[in-house]
Amino acid sequence: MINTYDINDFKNPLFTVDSVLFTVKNDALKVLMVKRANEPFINSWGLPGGFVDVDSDTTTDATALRKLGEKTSVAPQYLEQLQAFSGVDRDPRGFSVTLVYFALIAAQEVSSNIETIDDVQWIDVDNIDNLSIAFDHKVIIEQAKKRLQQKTLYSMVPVYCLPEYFTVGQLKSVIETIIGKTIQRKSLIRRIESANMFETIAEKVKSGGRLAQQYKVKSGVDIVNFERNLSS
Amino acid sequence: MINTYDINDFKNPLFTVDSVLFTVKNDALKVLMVKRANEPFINSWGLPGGFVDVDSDTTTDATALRKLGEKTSVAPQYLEQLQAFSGVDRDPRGFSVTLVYFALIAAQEVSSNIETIDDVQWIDVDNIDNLSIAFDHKVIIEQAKKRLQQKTLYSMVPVYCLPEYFTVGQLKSVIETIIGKTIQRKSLIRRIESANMFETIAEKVKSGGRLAQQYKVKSGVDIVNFERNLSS
DNA sequence: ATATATTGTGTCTATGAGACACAATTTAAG
DNA sequence: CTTAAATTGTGTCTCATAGACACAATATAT
Repeated sequence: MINTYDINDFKNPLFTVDSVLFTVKNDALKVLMVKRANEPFINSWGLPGGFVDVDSDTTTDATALRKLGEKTSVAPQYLEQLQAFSGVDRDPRGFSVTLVYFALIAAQEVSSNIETIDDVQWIDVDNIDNLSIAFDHKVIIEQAKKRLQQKTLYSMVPVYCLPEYFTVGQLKSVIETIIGKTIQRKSLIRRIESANMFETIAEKVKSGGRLAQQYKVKSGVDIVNFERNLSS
Repeated sequence: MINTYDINDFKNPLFTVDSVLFTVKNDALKVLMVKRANEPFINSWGLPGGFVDVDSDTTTDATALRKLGEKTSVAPQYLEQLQAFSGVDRDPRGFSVTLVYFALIAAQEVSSNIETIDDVQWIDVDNIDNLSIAFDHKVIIEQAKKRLQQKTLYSMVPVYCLPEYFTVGQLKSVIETIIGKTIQRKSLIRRIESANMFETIAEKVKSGGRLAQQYKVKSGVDIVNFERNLSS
């Protein structure tokens, strides 16, 4: 019986790749959303994504990057798989699976490209309840936000929301926006030093007070995980 | 152009659901594998899994449970998504995606059901290099093992490799097998107490020395995550 | 000059893991 | 029955790192 299996015997589920691209802008956590131009959920806001192009995409990572590139013209600084969401009910066209990626980028990297387009926008994550959101994307964004918050407690991922050169003050502010509470500057500095994944920049920069030390991510280093969380 | 999109216009990727079901047996980490009865990779060992049945499975979770049930006759005590693996090269039939689940079960729960079947076996994870493994399942198992080890450092997931009633000694042994190093009994007891997810059983049990306190997972509680890792 | 803002350091406390001694039982050997 | 070995459970000291917070350093604005 199992020998009779053939690809074409199956009603394959509808398979798509979507991305939750976050950034921090004006002290708020934002997610990139696209106004849908076609059914289902026409005119609602949805996550950027779409079908795999099996002829040009070598992996689903490539699909995610390609679809994000179509909306932002740039590649995110950080990309990882979040989770697949599936079900018979989530898409009116039938059983569907969407593989969702979780991405971070510095607002400066894309703002110039999207500011003129009104169907691609940074949406404030705390405002999605007031908007019409396609599919189960509201739930997906909530999950992605939780993952981002969790990772922020034990890693330095938030640096990928900042430009190449950044200061402790900027990183502190981004972290506080993501987790929704203040942290100790001292704790952050200890982590920056012990992570060993940043290098200091000789030139300091204005900050409204004493000149601030600049850092950048060392090239080729991986994200470091700490063995202890910040107070959650 | 986007309006002409239709499900049938697309060469959909081949989509499957596989599971890495772990248990600890005889002080070794084991993974459930199935000897393949058909091409591709006939006679190699592969992970239990298969295609979604869009008429009976409500989600991919259901697919994973159904496929595991066909091999073990029982549902695992713990199930979560690991990751999707995709690519044009991993399956000779073309671009494929497999959504992989990560599951745990007590060896006692299934051993009676599989001992008589020689094409469904518990394979020692440290022995997979000596076997012929289908697709990229060797890599997948490695990833799953890493995730299990990581989760073991900050949570109590390993209890799902144990029967309903268990002792500190049994849990300590399972944890040590998973992470490959010894831990402090005292640290484990502190975690058991602070996690607040176990209840004590009045009746104690023989252990080769002093009688051992038994514990069980409180019904309805979720897995607790600690804010600090065991030494990794 | 002085007030204010922000950065950076010094240091004390709090929490929880690691180490390890030792007490409490239970089984096995004589 | 006595003693040794095994295993469980407790007490407590050390160690690493986050939180708190004072204070010094240095910039801008008035």
